[in-house]
This record gives sequence, C-alpha cells and structure tokens, in this order.
Amino acid sequence: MKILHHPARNDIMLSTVLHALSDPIRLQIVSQIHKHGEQACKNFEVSIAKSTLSQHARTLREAGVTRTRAVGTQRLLSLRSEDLNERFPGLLDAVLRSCEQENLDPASL
Amino acid sequence: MKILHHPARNDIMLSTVLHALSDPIRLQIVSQIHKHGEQACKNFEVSIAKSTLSQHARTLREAGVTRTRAVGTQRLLSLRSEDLNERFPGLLDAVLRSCEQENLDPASL
DNA sequence: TCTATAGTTCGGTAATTAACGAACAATTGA
DNA sequence: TCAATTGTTCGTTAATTACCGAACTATAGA
Repeated sequence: MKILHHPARNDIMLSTVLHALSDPIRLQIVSQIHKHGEQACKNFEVSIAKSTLSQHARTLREAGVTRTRAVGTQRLLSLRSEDLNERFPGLLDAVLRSCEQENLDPASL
Repeated sequence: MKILHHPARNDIMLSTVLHALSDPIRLQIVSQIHKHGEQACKNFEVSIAKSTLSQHARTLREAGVTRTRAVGTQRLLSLRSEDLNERFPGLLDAVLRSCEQENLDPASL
C-alpha cells in the first residue's frame, strides 16, 4: 500500500499548520478527533463528498496536524498533540478551546 | 476620509483569524507589531510592493486581528489583543510565541 | 472468488488569493 | 499653493484551492 507521508516534528511549519486549521471543515475534523479520539474518515460528520474529505485529511496530515495509520481499509486519524505541543506550545489547545467556545456562542449576543 | 471597517468582537471568526495568520508575510507583520508596538505600514520590514502590503493590512484588519487608526497620512496598526483574548483565550499568545520559537529554530536540528 | 466497504487519485471547474504597477486620495510641510 | 509622503484602489495575471464525480486500489468477509 501507499506510504503516507508525515513531516518530521521539526519540519512542521507554523504558517502551514495555521493554514490547515483555517478551513472550517478541517477545523470540524480536528475538533471531532479531539472530542472522540482517533477516528476513521467515515465517522466524520461533514457534508462533503468523500473525495473532498480525503483531500482535507491529506492537508491536515501533510501540515503535521494529524497522524494517519492504516487499519484494514480504514485510515485512522489522530492529532499529533505531542509533536505540536513540543514545537508550538499551547497552540493546539488554544485552537481547540477557541473552537469549542465559538460553537457555543449564539448566547453571546 | 474613508471609514476603516473593523469587525465587532463577537463577529470575529476563528477560521478567519487563522486564515489571516496563516500567511508568512502577515505573520511577520503581526510579530513586528507585537515586538515594537503600534506601527505604521511604512515601518514594516517586508519585501513586497506597498499595494500588496496595504492588502495584507486590510486582511488583518477585517479578520479582527489588528486595529487601524489614521494619524496624518499614516495608518497605525496595533493588535486587538484584548478582543482576541476575550474571544479566543490564549490563541494570540500561542501564535506569537510559536512565531518567535520558529524564528530561532535552525539550532534544533 | 465475488462483493461490499473505505479511501485515494484524477480531471475538470469555479472561486479565491497574492502579487504587481499605475493611478488616485489625503495630509503635511515648505 | 506645490511637492513629498503615506497609503488605498483598480485592473491584471498567475497560482492555489475547494469542490465534485468517476475510476481506481486495497482489504475484509461471505
């Protein structure tokens, strides 16, 4: 099977990570992995074609945000929390918390 | 003179902020404001045309990352730290620290 | 071996983006 | 009032991006 390329920890670039996280769909994906743990693509509740989802998964993986491992026909995605915390301390947590806060916001008006 | 539109605090969107910060040039601008305080565009050390710089300044302002005020012919940009901290606690600091860390990284290999 | 499941890759389209220079607007100071 | 400074806007170009469906690969299970 195909080799899934993941950047080494020190090759993870801030602007690339921020770009990967700047898309609402990818933010949803990351948030869902955070909430429910390692997830296969088929479990993501996003309203896009599977080819599009596959591309988003690739973007996240190549940015160093997620790790993908193959199990059977599935690709399980997890967050590279340790690598990200080591390289950009506090960043992932801040984004995840911001993400949750934003989703609870209609009351703030 | 033209009105400079700034989003209200509660209208600042996470994905928009992350997108604004995902461009290396804009990250440099934000980092320089953080280091040296409120800055006019002419002070930014970036190697792009001034029309391009003006567009980047607009992107940051419209995302809610910076505030722009007019003083004479200058536009002074500052970070909306308070608004951002209120809305997305810890996010801006994490990005700024990540930014600094990345710029000191050649030793990490 | 055949079928279903899970993802990936490819080709194409439409939209967005970053970049530039030229022209413009606003303000300051001579 | 005139020139210099500072920044914005406009028109264009080239590159990137998000999206889709169709075709493909790989694995699991009947």
